[in-house]
Amino acid sequence: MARKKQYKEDEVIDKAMHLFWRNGYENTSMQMLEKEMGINKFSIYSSFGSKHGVFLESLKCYKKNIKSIFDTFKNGTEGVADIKKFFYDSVAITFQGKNQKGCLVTNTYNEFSESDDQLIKEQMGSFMDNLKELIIEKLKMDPSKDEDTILKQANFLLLAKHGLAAASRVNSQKEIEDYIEMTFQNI
Amino acid sequence: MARKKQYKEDEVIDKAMHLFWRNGYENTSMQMLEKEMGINKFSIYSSFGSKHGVFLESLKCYKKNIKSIFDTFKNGTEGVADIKKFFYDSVAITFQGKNQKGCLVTNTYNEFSESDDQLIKEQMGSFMDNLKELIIEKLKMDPSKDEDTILKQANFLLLAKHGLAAASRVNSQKEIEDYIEMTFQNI
DNA sequence: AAAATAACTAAACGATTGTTTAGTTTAGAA
DNA sequence: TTCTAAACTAAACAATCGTTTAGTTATTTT
Repeated sequence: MARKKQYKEDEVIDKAMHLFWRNGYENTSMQMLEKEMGINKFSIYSSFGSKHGVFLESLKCYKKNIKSIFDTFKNGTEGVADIKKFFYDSVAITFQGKNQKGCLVTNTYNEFSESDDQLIKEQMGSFMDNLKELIIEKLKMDPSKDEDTILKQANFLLLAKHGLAAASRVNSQKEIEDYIEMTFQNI
Repeated sequence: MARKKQYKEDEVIDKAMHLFWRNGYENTSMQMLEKEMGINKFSIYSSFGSKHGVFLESLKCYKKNIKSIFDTFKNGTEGVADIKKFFYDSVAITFQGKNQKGCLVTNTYNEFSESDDQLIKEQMGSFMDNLKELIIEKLKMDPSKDEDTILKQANFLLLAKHGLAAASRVNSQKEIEDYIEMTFQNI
């Protein structure tokens, strides 16, 4: 064996994630990553292979970070109220620090919407499908809703969530919360 | 006098606008602009000064293009129904061709949300303020709404419009239209 | 027709992009 | 303690970024 690494990979990836979160993929350079991660290019490449590799790991890291929100959502038993809480929890992380903008997954979804990057698209697709499934599950807890209504409302909420993530990059916390309240007035 | 220009500036700007619309500012290179506009860098620089100059002109061009939608909105006399029609008209241009993504102003608003580009920020600010004013004007046509409700609903609709523009980059026409219908159920 | 000047072509600019590589340091195995 | 291999530093890589510039073509005016 030989020398030990002087950094922990999950620690430097967490820093990289915040950088991507704030600036997006294309507007984050290796130079910025070096500075933020605190290690030089050689180390980055030996650990993650490429800038793209760093980004994919950052996405995984992000998902791990929001897992608790999803778990709370999944385990909820109050239907629509769970969805609403999930919306509040989702935007809350945007306002807890200043090094993040909106939702990294949604930002990525938008930035790569024109790209044909298969790995990224898979990550995005599974995330969205999973979310839609959960929303449908919660809506079904209300027996008064028929299948058709549930699908329509699920699409509505999914799009509202997407818009919310986009808007949370430029709108204030109060505007965001007012929006959530009005969104759930007719669900 | 001397040689004549072999291109019309508003024609090449229209092409530049579509490129920016599709790719955003940062992900559109001078090389791409050369190809799309059909003229070379010298001509671009002599006509517009810089890439930034091309972008500002593209924004003006975009605003000119959507002016008719705004005029229809402004001249409407049916209150909330006018707002709804404005939403439909706004997303319609996204689906009429394939070289555009969402709303150029909203895309720019998001892309430059972290920047301190004063010229761009002014353009965005005036656009949003103008839109909010119009929405309030239409909401006021309903005498049953008090001042507080109007402000809250205006904020809601502005954010919904923003989210809609973001979502229209990745969602289908049907999803978008379902969303609009549900948005106006409690306005 | 000649002079003047704006519009063109095409190459180059320095800076920065993501990536690689040569050389040095450090730590465990022999 | 010596050898080996991984982790480091730092410089360089080719490609591309936005921008400029030198030289040629074309049109108008004198």
